Amino acid sequence: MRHYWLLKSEPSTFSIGDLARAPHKTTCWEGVRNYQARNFLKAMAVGDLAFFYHSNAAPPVIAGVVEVVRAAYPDYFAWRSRSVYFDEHSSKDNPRWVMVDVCLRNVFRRPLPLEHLRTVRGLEKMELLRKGSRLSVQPVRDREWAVILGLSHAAR
DNA sequence: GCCAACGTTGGC
DNA sequence: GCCAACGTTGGC
Repeated sequence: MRHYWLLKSEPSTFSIGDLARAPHKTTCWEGVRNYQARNFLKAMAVGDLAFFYHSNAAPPVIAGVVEVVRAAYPDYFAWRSRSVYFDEHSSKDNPRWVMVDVCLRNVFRRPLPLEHLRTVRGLEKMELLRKGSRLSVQPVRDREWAVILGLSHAAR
């Protein structure tokens, strides 16, 4: 049973274009420092798919689709004292944070703006659209996934 | 740049 | 365990 997710990234930090240029179009998804988001990372399985969302962008959009190619493992950036993701409370014996690896599957020719998604029937309960939602890793319901993929095809 | 929403910290 | 203060996220 495949599960669906949504991953947020600020394009000024790491965009879907950056992923397209990465070796093997694959990257580790480091830097998640929120427990709820971390627990969703832990729940991911190889083969799961996720939307790549550009947050803090103008406009914010769903930009494409990635596939989980490696399940959760320790986020070693937490151990690097000079990393912005350093966390003194995470040790190699007892890692606090995890990351997964994702591979680019699809870049939407027309990214789907948040503003548009808010008007789409079937997405009313989507976590991304909840007022005040800040979760950077979140589950997407099967139905929501299908609706959004349909939009991306219709936009071709 | 503003600010609402939310998570974390730390005094008590 | 409560909760005020503070820091961060992220849309607008």
